[in-house]
Amino acid sequence: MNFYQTVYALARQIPRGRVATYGQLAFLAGSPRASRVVGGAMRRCPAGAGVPCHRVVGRDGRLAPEGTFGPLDEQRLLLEAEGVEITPDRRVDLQRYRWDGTLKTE
DNA sequence: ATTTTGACAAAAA
DNA sequence: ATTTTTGCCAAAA
Repeated sequence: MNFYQTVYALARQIPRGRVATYGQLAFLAGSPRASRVVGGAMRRCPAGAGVPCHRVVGRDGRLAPEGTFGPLDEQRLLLEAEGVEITPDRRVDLQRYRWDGTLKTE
């Protein structure tokens, strides 16, 4: 299985209304340093594969740069639709929404 | 086939 | 504290 597939599989485990960081997924995927690759995986975001790429945020709860998701801030809208509060800085409160995927509080 | 690049993050300077 | 390198894997060139 490719690294991407693993990442997608993990992303699918993220509960609704919860978020995970790129680094977190990389860690869970077996390569703690491959956070960047996770970004690549999310970027390709296989449409129709049921991968909630909008629930993956940066280490600081930062959302993907504007326009990278789509014409508009779809990520923000999708997250808000799930009940995730977004700060004016376009960030999410990781302390509250971070997914408990057996992470050890890096 | 090889080189470049990217929705990141952490270590080194 | 901030700025620069390094690591990582797959896709696109």
